[in-house]
Amino acid sequence: MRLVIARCSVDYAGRLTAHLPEAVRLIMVKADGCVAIHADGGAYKPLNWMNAPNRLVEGDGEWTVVNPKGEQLTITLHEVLSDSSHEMGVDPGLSKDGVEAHLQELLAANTGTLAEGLSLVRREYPTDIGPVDLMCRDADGRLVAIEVKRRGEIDGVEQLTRYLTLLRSDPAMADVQGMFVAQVIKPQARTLAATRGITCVEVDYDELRGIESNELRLF
Amino acid sequence: MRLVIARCSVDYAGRLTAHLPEAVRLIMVKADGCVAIHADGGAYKPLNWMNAPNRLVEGDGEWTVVNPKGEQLTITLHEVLSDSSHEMGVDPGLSKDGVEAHLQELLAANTGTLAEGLSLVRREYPTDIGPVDLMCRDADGRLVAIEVKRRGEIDGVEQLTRYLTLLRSDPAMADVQGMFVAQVIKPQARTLAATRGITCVEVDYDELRGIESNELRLF
DNA sequence: GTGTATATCTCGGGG
DNA sequence: CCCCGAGGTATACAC
Repeated sequence: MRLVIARCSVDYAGRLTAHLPEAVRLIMVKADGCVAIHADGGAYKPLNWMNAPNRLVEGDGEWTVVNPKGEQLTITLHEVLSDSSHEMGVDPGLSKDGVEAHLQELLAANTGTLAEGLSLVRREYPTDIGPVDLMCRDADGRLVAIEVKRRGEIDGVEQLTRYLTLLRSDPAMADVQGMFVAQVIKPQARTLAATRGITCVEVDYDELRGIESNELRLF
Repeated sequence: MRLVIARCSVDYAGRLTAHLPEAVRLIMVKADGCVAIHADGGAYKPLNWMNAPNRLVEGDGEWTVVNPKGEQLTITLHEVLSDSSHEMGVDPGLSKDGVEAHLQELLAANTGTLAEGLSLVRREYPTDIGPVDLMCRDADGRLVAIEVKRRGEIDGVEQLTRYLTLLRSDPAMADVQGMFVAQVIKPQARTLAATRGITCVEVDYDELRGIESNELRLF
């Protein structure tokens, strides 16, 4: 990784055009070629950047970075205050726990917590417009399409509605029901779901994990 | 801005939990206190981070960053290879051109390019569920609600549909039409729009800018 | 502060 | 390659 501290101005022309007036900033060039220009504040997002793959040309006081799509980043260096490189090697990568996929796994294994007698048909049930998180059958044998979110907002209800509309266009699934599951469901999402006949269920991630580990302990 | 190159491992506990095994990485601490941990690859997003406001405590070989929400980042330093600080001052900031707001402005001033005889009623027409980008009246005097996007995808059609449903619930607006405008409209969005009786129009940003500057030159 | 929409979103997975 | 969905999304803006 190369780190350059420089008084510079920057222009980007691509999906939009953007300009940065002259100031001291950090220019970060990573091993994969991606370039990011950071100010000394403002969260983790750089002011300007160019992702890999790209081509970096170091000219006389001016760097030009172009990518295959024709987007271009021009860095004009007025004064270089520091320029250093560091070997880092390949990063072993980040492991995460607690994202939607885990919630979905836990629910798939514990459909009974969502409704009495609910049983799993399959996870990631495929449709032409994307996968339904969980396809289940209720105690009466009716299909239930379930959308799982960490946070239940309007977008999720829209998504489930699209699936339901598509599924119901198949006569064999004309009576498929909808269920919206999240750790917290916002009132607006709940209201929209209600107008569309979609059942809302809030679940507790830690509680589910508890059930899971209890079962593991028993068997 | 402080830049530390160190062999470190990192743990985050907050909205999820995440762990980074030991490796050499860049730790960036900005003047506003935000912390970001970068690997030598993978675009501009850091592996882990903690936005301002937060509290950074440098212990013995271990940094702890906590924010008011109780999220916590723990950086264990196994070996510090470099540690430098740089004065940068306040950044003058980025100016952008070509985002949705500009497209909306241009269209508001040139509604005639969308349809013959179309005239603007108002921009950002307010509703209970958010603002309609452009409210217009067509040559026959009927209201037309217009959603403007840089790229026309399904989400935008859904958004416009929500507005139309709400607006039409008011008897005075029962016949409001829908129009979806973007520089490029994807086939899926176009199909969905068609099933909902929404007109799709693709516009050319550069051409609109040309019209605008021509008009400025004439007057 | 909540709600809504935007973003050069980024990033990953599947066809 | 595109499409689709998730994100510790972040960020701005209006009510």
